[in-house]
Amino acid sequence: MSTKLIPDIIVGRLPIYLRALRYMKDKNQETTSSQELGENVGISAAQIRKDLSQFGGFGTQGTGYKIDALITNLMEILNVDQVWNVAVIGAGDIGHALTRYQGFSDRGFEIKIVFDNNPDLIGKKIGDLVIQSTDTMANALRKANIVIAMLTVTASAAQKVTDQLVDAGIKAILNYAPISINVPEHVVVQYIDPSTHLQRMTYYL
Amino acid sequence: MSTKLIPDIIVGRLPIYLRALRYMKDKNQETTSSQELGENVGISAAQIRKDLSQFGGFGTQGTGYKIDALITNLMEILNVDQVWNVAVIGAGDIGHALTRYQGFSDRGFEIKIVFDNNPDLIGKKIGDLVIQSTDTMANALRKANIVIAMLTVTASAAQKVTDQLVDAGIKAILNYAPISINVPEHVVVQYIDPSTHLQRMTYYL
DNA sequence: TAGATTGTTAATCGATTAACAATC
DNA sequence: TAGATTGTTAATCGATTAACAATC
Repeated sequence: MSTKLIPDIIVGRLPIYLRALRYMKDKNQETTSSQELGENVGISAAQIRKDLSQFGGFGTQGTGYKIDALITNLMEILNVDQVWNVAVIGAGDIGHALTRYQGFSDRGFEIKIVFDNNPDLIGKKIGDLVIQSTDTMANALRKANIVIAMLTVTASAAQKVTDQLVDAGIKAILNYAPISINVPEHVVVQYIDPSTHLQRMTYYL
Repeated sequence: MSTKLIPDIIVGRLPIYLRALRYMKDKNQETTSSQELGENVGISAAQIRKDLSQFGGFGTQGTGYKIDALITNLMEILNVDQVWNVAVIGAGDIGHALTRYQGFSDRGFEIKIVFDNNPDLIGKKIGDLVIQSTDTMANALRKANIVIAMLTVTASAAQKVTDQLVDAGIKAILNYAPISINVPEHVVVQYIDPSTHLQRMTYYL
């Protein structure tokens, strides 16, 4: 699609910009500047202009950026001008919280299916979703055309389940298990581990 | 404490190394090399050696690193050779999941108190903890000497609650609210927003 | 001793910032 | 027109990698 390769570090900032812009829009603001947006998200104005200019000239000299238009552009760039179906693997506390979380729907994601390997949980419901057995996972994922999974199993199970997910055609994994996982090159992974984030802060305390 | 200023990007990798080393230790492994550790966490061997050498020579030529000793050293560096008391602000689904999460205790953190502003929740229990009113938050935090908070309130309440936390002496905030928050320079913040992480991946899909 | 692996230096690579012409 | 702000270039800054002497 895109001709130029964009550094991942820039890609990582775009969702932050998008989040701030949507908040401004909710406040009925119509335009913003690189300076204002920068103060909002804690990034220099120069960097924001440089980041955005990688994808085209979205702003107007003297005026700044139209919030609505920039939101639309960023959503297209990030491929969230569509809704992605998502699977939650593991129906423990985190899996529950994610499945019930209201914050996904207007940001491009909908949780469509939940799996667990615990017979006591299989068949139970979280909201509208019935917890499925991991035995049927591969088929169910392919059938539902799901390519994004949130992994909330234990550290010891994470790699095995990851391999199953990759075999089932998953292309993106948000990993909540407190362990690094190995995936083929065509699969992207992001990590969420609160202890790791906390430890990064206690260094400074 | 430390004489040399360590770049934050290096600090951010240390908890990843620590997590991997502990996993190796659990598997009864006694030594590792920068190469092996690097393959484990997806970082080059040269970078791991360089990162660790910022803090001293922990390894032995020809042999590698003693896992036990390196774990001890990293825990000291990250200040998790002690247990930090932590507050959870917001007793919704995420607050619940965090409070019940088993993964903190052996990584340097213990959740000691939970707050919410919803009268229907105040007084109810999560595990052993009784949900407290946010009205009493500042006093309770100071009294319990808590300097780390996990923020799980709504985006619209996040900044106001953040200001209260800063006033109450909080020095580190793990922010689950999907919004950027502003804090004074002496306060550190880390963000966990699953939508943001997901959007960073959909760019590549 | 031979093999392995560290710690460190120098070279490379990439990201951020400063500055300003262009222009709304 | 005057003021504001973009997009972009060049300069600076910082991070990563490659390579290897030191040494266990």
